[in-house]
Amino acid sequence: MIQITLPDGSVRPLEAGQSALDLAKAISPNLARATLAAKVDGEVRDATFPLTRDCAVKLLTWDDPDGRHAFWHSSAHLMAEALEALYPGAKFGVGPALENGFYYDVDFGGRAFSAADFEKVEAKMKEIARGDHPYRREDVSKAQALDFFGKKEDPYKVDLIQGFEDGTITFYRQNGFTDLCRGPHLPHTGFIRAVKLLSVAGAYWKGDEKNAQLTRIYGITFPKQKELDEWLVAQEEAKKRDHRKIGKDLKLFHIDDEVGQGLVLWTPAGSVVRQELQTYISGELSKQGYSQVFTPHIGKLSLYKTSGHFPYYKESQFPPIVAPESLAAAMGENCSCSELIHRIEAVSAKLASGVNERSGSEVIGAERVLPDDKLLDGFLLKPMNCPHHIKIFASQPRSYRDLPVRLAEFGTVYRWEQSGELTGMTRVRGFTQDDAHLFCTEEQVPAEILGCLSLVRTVLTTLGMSQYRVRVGLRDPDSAKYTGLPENWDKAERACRDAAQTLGVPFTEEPGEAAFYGPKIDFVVKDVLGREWQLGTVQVDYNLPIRFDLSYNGADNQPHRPVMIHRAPFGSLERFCGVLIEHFAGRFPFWLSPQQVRVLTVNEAFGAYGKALVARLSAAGLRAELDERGESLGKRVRDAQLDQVPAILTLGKREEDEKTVSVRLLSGEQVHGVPLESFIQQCVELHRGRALETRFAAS
RNA sequence: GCCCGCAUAGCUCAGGUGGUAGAGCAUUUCCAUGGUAAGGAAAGGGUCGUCAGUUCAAUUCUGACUGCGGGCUCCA
Repeated sequence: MIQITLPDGSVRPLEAGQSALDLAKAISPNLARATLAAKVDGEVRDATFPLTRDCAVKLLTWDDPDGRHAFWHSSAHLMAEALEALYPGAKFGVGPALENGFYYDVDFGGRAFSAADFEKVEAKMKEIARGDHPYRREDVSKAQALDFFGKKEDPYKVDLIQGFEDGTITFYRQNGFTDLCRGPHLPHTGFIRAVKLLSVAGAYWKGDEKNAQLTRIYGITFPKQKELDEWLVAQEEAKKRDHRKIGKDLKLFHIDDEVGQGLVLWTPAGSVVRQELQTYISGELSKQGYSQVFTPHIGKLSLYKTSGHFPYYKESQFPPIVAPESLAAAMGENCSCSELIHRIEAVSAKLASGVNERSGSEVIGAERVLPDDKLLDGFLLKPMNCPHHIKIFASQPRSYRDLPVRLAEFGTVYRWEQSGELTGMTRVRGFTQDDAHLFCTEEQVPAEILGCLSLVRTVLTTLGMSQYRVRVGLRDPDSAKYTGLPENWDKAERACRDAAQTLGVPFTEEPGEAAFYGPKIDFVVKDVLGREWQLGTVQVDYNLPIRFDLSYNGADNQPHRPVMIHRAPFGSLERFCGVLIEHFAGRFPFWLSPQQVRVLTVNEAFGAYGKALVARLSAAGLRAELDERGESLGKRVRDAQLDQVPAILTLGKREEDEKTVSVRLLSGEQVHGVPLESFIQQCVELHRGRALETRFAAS
């Protein structure tokens, strides 16, 4: 007998060789039916894994993320079996479990697979699942594994196995399907009752664009149909919070094809939100000793060659802007402006008739136009603000006494994102960063990073955004894309790690997530669909000061190299507002609301008083409007609610006689008889205090 | 850029085996003068994303393009 320690500390005896599932059966049949997998001494295993010595066991059910993980991983295998049965000759890539569901990458050999095929696959999966086929683990050698998948002609599996070290490889078999897999898996397929395939997408083998593109099929499964139905309803609910939908409903922003993809037009209502945020952050910057600056939207190509952006990130920039004379010179002698346009059009037409032409960058890209690009220095729409800020720093001699120099700007930058990547406000081609660059001594770096981090935290706390994670992005030791000296990288990475620790927030370190010039600390949040977006970022940079040969005069009267810190607590105002819209589901706190107060008269007799009231509110700096449309009061209340106006005032005889207001909140709650002066004061206080909750006291 | 899907009025959506289209909301006007989530009526509004092809005829079928959505890749 062996002794099994359960999570509550109790110990149960078990015959050696029996499994966690046997243990569950011994405790209760219901528990056994709910046991999906088990954690043995901290490691997730099959529930059927034989236990041979004393250990701690936690039975994993649907309520446990690891239990669901095993469930969905097994579901991926089940889907693969169904696909193999329905589409003989399909080749399989990888099929992992996700946070919500699973996917499998499949090569259908050129056959198109679309959502129209889902139903058939779902039916087949359920049919197989009903057979209660056990998932059997099997140890094989590398040679056996290669032999098996070689004979099966599954090139992707063979590719995977070839990448493995020699040693034991595990297979899992259920029914007639065998997969290369580490596990763990469910005891049998019968656990999977509700099945829903969600989407198909292309995915490159091993995530490399140069490799074959496989068909990735996403799905989700549940132990009960009811749970699937509830999940689908919850998904629909989440979509109602989508910033693209709310942005349209509340007229916060507009993106117009004719202006260009990924270029956000801020409408009046959205502009209010943005302006309030900018005012708020500007105030915080002043408190922290920042100086605000303004710089133009373009800079010379040579500037970005110095900074390194142009050569390294040419692909992600808009094509250079080149002076018409230079272009003309480039394109031939005696080339008039109209002739030049004709030529550009002719080249564009030629490109358009070919495949994969992109943006005309081939046409006016400086290096293509002239063999010697010295003759032609175009301008670039700025992809980053740092070179401009660096030039401000370098515009005068700096003493160590001046440091740190903190230059801040709401700087708009432009990046040529791939068309397939653009998404509402969260991924765009032109956006405004709440950017700043700090120039400091090496000794000042830790304190400055900490200052940046606490600023980010202050901002997120004010907005009630507690659901974020912190990621320390380090360099990938195997990649050559980074510039700068390894010892500086080490110092910078240490500074970032220390700062994150000092701040006392949980964080993860992720190699390969650093910027090309230095490590960074990112604040990452999820949108309604569960996608992660990077918002605030703090980056340490030893590289650009070298490239621009920056220096300050030290106490020793010698030139010293400053260190730069790039930071943007919101990231970009576009992305941040997009996330914010979803965070509040369009119901902004009072200070951010595009319209704060709406006045509804009970009937037209109170129109004049209503106008006077709105004038008073406006004079107090509040955003108030009168709804005097000839609609019923009920209708106007409804519209005000749908417009998410936080304070809805109803005005009738009683209010005019008593000089009070009757407030309706978005919750539907009513506060009657608030003296007018008190109401205005409370509004001003809500606004100034940037309160998250809107409440009014009757006196 | 790549894979799959989608595109009908300002918005949400119906419709049609090919014969140029409907609803609700919104807008405008009129009536109703309303006490907290839709009072009533009328009117205006569409080259059915764009361009080709097939056809006597295309919004409907084919193709390309553009845009959007979900992924992939990328993301300073």
